[in-house]
Formats: sequence, C-alpha cells, structure tokens
Amino acid sequence: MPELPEVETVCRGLAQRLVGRRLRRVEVRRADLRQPVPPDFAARLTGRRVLAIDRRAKYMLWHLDDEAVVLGHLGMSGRLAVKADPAAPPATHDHVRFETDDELVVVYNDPRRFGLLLLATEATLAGHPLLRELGPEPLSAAFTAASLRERLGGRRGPLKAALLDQTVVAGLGNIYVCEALYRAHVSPLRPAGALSAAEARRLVTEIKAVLSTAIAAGGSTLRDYVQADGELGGFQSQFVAYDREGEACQSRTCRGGQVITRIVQSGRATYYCPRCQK
DNA sequence: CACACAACCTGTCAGC
DNA sequence: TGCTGACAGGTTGTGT
Repeated sequence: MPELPEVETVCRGLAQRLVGRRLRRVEVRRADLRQPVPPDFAARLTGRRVLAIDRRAKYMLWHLDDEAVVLGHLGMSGRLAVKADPAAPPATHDHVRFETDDELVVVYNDPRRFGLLLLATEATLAGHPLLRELGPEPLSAAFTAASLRERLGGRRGPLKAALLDQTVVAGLGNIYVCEALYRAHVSPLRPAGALSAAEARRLVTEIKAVLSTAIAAGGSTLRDYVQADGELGGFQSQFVAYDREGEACQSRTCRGGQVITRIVQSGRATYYCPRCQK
C-alpha cells in the first residue's frame, strides 16, 4: 500500500481540493471492500461540508461539518484521485464517487478491495477499534529511541516484523521498514527486544528521515499508486534497498563489496545488506 | 502474549 | 499468443 508518506501525500492533495467544499453527491458503486461501506454512507455525506482532512497512521480522516468523520484506508491498491474529466464514464474498480458543489469529482478506485471507507464521529474516533491500538506516529515527538525500546522489550521475533506491527509504531510498511533498517545499518533479522540504545537512536533517526524525505518527494510510485491529483510520486527512484536484490550495496562501509539480498520474513520480502546491517 | 501463516482479491510479469 | 504460477504496498483471524 500506500504507506505513511503516500497516505500523507494523498491527504494533502485531497485537502487542497476538498476542504471548504460541500459534497453534493456521493455514489457507492460497490460496497464490499475489506469492511462493507455502511449502507447510509452516501446519505450521511450528502450535503456535508469538508472541514479538514488529516491522517493517523495509514488511515485518512475526513472531518465533516456535522461531527461525522470518514475513516478511509487505501489497503494495497486503493487510490483516491481527482477525476480529470468529471463526465467520463466510471473506470473499472471505481467503487465510490464523490462530487462537490464546484463540480469536482473524486473517485475511490481499488482493484483488490483491501481498503475501506467507514464512518465514525469526532466523539468516537479515538476509541475506534481500528485506531485504538495504534502505536505512536513515527514523525511525532512521542516517537523516541526510549519509547521504541520500551515497546520492543520482550519481543524475540525479528525486528523487521516488529516494525511492521502497527501497535509498535504506526504507519510503516514493507518498503520504509527495509529502507530505514538499511540506512540505520541494523539487520532485519535481529531479535526486536535486543536492540541497544545506540541502535534504537539510529533507527528512530532514520525512520523519521526516510519518511520525511519521501513525503517531501510526494510519496513513492509503485504500480498502482497515484497522488490525489493523479501525478506520480517521486520517491521510488530513491529506494536504496527495497527491490534492489543483486545490486551493489552503496553504503560507505561496503563500497559495492556486497550485494543487496532478498529474504522472506513472515511471508514478506525483506531486502538488506548482510554485510553492513548488523 | 508473541509469533507464523493463511486468507482476503485482482493485476502483472516471468517462464514455458 | 496463451496458460500457469509467483508475487505485490496491508490487515486480520487462527493456530501453535
């Protein structure tokens, strides 16, 4: 999916276009996403004004003018994009269509239907089952080496899997975990609970750095990810580990003396350098 | 509680 | 060209 930087990019793009606008028409063309779109979704959104759009982990939050909040997730293949031609017929996998009072059309398209669009309220948001257990935002001041080590304490499974656990830190996915571990020179195979303070500091620093850089570049572009305005993100070319199996490791210590290796952990691909990631 | 794994659904790509 | 199988950014439920 869209990991945190991609969701952030989509949120910013959508906010520019939607905040202050009123939703004139909402059409649910296909409700069977990861969780069903509520039957009253369209009715409850119609006529509402969008006050703000923000993000928690990989969830998107649309705050409406009646205390309702749209809770969205893009899953693996979801996109929310402004339709260039509002009059064009729906594309394959266009599941939900939002039309504003100024003729803007935003479409939720999701081939795999792993995403979701739900409704909550401002009052129930914090306690929502999907948000309740989430760990700290990695770009917040609350995410520190000390807090990370505390959450990893007692875990003997591999660090890679622990960092993908959204209750440890919220918003990382497979790509940025690989990239952050690589940049921090920490092995994905290390038992999560055995991280030293210095390693945790490096890791936290690199997690923040890689996410910030990716957001600044407008997210990354994989097969089916597009920003809110349909533009491609610019970060993909900056991956130094992810999907680079067999390529020379560029780190200062390796100097091309080792190649990026692909292994499988918990059923997911991990890319790392066995020499400089200890 | 921690962890591995399968499942959810569809598209793409490599190999035959 | 067509078929088959592996694989893909995520999350959740089940079983050990």
